[in-house]
Amino acid sequence: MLVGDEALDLRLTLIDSAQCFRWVEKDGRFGCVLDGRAVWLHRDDDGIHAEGGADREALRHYLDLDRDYGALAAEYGHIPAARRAIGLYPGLRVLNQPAWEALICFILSANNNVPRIRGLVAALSARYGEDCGGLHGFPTPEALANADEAALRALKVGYRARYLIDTARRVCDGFPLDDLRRMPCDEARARLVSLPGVGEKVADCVLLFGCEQTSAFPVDVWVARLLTDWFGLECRSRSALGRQARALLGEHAGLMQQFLFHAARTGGVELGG
DNA sequence: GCCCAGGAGATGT
DNA sequence: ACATCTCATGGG
Repeated sequence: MLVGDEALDLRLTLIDSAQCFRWVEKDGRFGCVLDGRAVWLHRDDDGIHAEGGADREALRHYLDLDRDYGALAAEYGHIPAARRAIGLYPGLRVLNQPAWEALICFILSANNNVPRIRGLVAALSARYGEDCGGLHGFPTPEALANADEAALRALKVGYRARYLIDTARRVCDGFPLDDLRRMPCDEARARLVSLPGVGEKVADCVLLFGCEQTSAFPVDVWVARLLTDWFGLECRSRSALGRQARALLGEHAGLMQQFLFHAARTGGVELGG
C-alpha cells in the first residue's frame, strides 16, 4: 500500500530522532506494532509503502504526513537557529503516538540514554506485550498494573519499576489519558505531572508526541544548552527556560523543538559558538 | 574510579 | 519558588 510520497525520512523520524523507541530496522524496512498489528514501512521510487498494519489514514496521521511542514519553516524562518535546523532535516516529522505508549516510554527515559531506553522498551514489550509475528505489541495498562516489581527490575528498569506500576494503576483507575488532547495544554500538563515518575519534561514529551499538543516544549539537557547558546536565554532552571521558549515560539513550539533538539544532540550544528 | 544520559522526587531553605 | 541530594544502569 502506498502511504505517500512525502519527503519523510523513515530512519531519521522513527529511530534516530529519539521521539519514539519502538521501531526496528531490518533489511532497509522499518517495523513496529501499531493498533495491535505489525506494520513494515519502506521507501522506493514511488514513495513510502506499508505492508500490514492499520489503514492508510491512520498511518498518515501517525506519521504526521498531513501537516504542512513548509508552513512550519516559514513560521520560524526569521529565527536563524530555527531556519538552520529545519533546513538540515527536511525529512523529519513529529509523530502522533498513542498517549499511553509515550507516557510509559518517557517515564523510562528519565536520567537515561537513548540506546538503553530502546532496549528497555523492547524488553518490556517482549515480556508483557502481545506477540504479533516476531514483533511485540506495547504492554497494556492492565499488564503493567499487574506486573511484579521484582520482575520489572529484572528487566533492568531500575528505580523506575515503581513508577511504571503505579502510573499504570492510575490509568486503569480512570486517569483521562484520551482527554488530554482536547484540554488546554497547561491543564493537560498539570494532570500529567500528578502521575508518579512524570515531571515537567516527561509531561511535555507525552503532550507533544502522544497528545497532539504542538506547543508543548520538552527541555532536556540538550535543549537547555541550545536555548542558552543559540537563543541567548539566561535562566537557571529548565522550567523557566521552557516558559520563555514557549512564549518565544508559540503554538508550534514543540514541533520546532524537535528540529532544534536533533541539531544539538547529533552535532549537526555546533553548540557554544 | 568519574561523568553522562531526552529527570523525578524528597527534603531543606 | 529555588538549590541539593539520591535514585539504577550501562557506556565512554
